[in-house]
Amino acid sequence: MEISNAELDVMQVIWRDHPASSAEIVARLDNKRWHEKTVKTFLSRLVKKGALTFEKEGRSYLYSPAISQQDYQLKESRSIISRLFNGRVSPLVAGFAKQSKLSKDDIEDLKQIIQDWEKNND
Amino acid sequence: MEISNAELDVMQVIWRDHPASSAEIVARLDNKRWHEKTVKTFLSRLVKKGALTFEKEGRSYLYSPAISQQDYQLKESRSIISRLFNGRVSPLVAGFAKQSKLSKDDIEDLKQIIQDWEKNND
DNA sequence: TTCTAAAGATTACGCCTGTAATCAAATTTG
DNA sequence: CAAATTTGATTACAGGCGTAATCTTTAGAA
Repeated sequence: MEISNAELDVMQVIWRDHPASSAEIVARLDNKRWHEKTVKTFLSRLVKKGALTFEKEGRSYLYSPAISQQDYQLKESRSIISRLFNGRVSPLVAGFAKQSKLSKDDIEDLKQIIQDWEKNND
Repeated sequence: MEISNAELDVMQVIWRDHPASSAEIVARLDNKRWHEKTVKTFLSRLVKKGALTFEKEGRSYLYSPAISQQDYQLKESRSIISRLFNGRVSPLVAGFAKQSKLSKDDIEDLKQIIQDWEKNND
């Protein structure tokens, strides 16, 4: 199931809090400059693609994600890392490092990840 | 400049070695099951997009990348990390760790990256 | 020299995407 | 109750993408 760029923005606000009505979703997407009709189109398409489910509430729908954000993040990151870096994650991190896109917090997180990995794998 | 999935496969073989004629490129893409005409379409589109340049050699063209693979990798990884993880790279690595997609080599690479970072930033 | 094959240019075509407008039904408002 | 509004469904439409086929020109083969 492929989620397009614009559709992903819709998914994000639904992941944050759901179920959500279309009115609510439109409201949360206020920063994007989409017409309400546009957002509704995305909702329909996402339902059709199986990325969202809905339940009826009166005359309108309450939408919920059909895939978790975690699962989606993982699927996408694996896909790009296999396409761009032959499946290895470290070259990506190295690229970030070279461009000074790593913060102190990132470094701390990475250390923790390494420590956890070593506890389980040594 | 957006490079599509199929186009990226074409770019990859050109990045590996260039300049390259269309015949050569078609040959290198043998594993994909694309018709020669299809590959030529991708070449034209990539030139039009500014991702490839070419020089004439007799009746045919020799193609070369107009963007480096490094630059492209970086641009794409930044884009996905900002879209999926709010710009932080460590959650991506954490996801890989949780799915046991980190190898001993990855861990060694990460340690080295951290060490280099600390040398420059402390 | 005439025919053919090969290269790039142009055209094709259905599906996806971004961006809505229109339609039909139901509900709220006056 | 009649009118206006709101909801989802359907339709629209241009540009990108995957996947070639056809056209045009030219170089090599017979």
